[in-house]
Amino acid sequence: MPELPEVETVRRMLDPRIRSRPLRGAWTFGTPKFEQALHASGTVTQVSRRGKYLLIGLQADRGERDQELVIHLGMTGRLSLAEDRSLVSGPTSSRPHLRASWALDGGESLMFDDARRFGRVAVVDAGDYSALAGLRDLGPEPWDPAFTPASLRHAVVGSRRAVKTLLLGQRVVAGVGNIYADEALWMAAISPRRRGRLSTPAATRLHSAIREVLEAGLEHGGTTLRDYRDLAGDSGEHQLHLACYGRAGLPCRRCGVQLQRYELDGRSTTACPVCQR
DNA sequence: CGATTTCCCTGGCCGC
DNA sequence: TGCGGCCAGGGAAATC
Repeated sequence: MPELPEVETVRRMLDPRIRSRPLRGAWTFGTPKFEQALHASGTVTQVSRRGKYLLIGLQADRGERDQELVIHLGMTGRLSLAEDRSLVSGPTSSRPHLRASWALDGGESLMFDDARRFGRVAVVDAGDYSALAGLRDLGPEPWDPAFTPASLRHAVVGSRRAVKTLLLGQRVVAGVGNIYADEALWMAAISPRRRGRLSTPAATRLHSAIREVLEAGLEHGGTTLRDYRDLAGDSGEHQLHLACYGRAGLPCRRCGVQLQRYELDGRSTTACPVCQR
């Protein structure tokens, strides 16, 4: 489940590989989530990221407006580069879940495989995210000065929703998903179910914890539980460093009590019943 | 309008 | 071995 560290890992690998290369063609699976892949044209300027969205800048061939190819990997989306001499290519027996592909100048294609089709592709005028609600309404990056202990605290105080649900909503801070939310709340010793109030010290702990767990995830090339792979097809390593997520029934590394698993607003949640009050 | 619920998808795993 | 049932879950649409 690609979250910020996984998407950023892919971005860092993809940018030098496709920067300055013209697109020569595209193929799409054809359902609404992927069909806009066909609209992409021009030359790649750079690959950037906002939250869990990859943004591939495209300089127009001539006269037309510059575009951005927006890719969200969803749950099982994978990007890879493959040798492919044909200008457009669809699924094969060895890649049954191809959803979109873009031929690059020089005989290589950028392939987007996504078994469960939770991912999506959009092409917009550069910088215009008005048609993409999720991206348009995205909160600050975790390292943006606009994301502060106070902004985090105000979000919790000003809402009736649980703190974990707010983190997953992408509007308080961008890029945190289920794994890193559980990790950050554990590190900060705050209950995922906390709602309506958050002390300033607790907000400060959580703010730091969010940055720390995302940095650690990035350092380890992301978390691979089952599906995530980087651009080269390799797994991440951060699953070896998780303190909370996936450890239900195992002892809390702080207090030794068994971590509990429960559902919170439809999301599987793991937390320590003692030190995350 | 904000909050909550439902739906989208399929591979992998479990139990019989 | 085969198979039905269930779970994973980000985001957007639908509904409350």
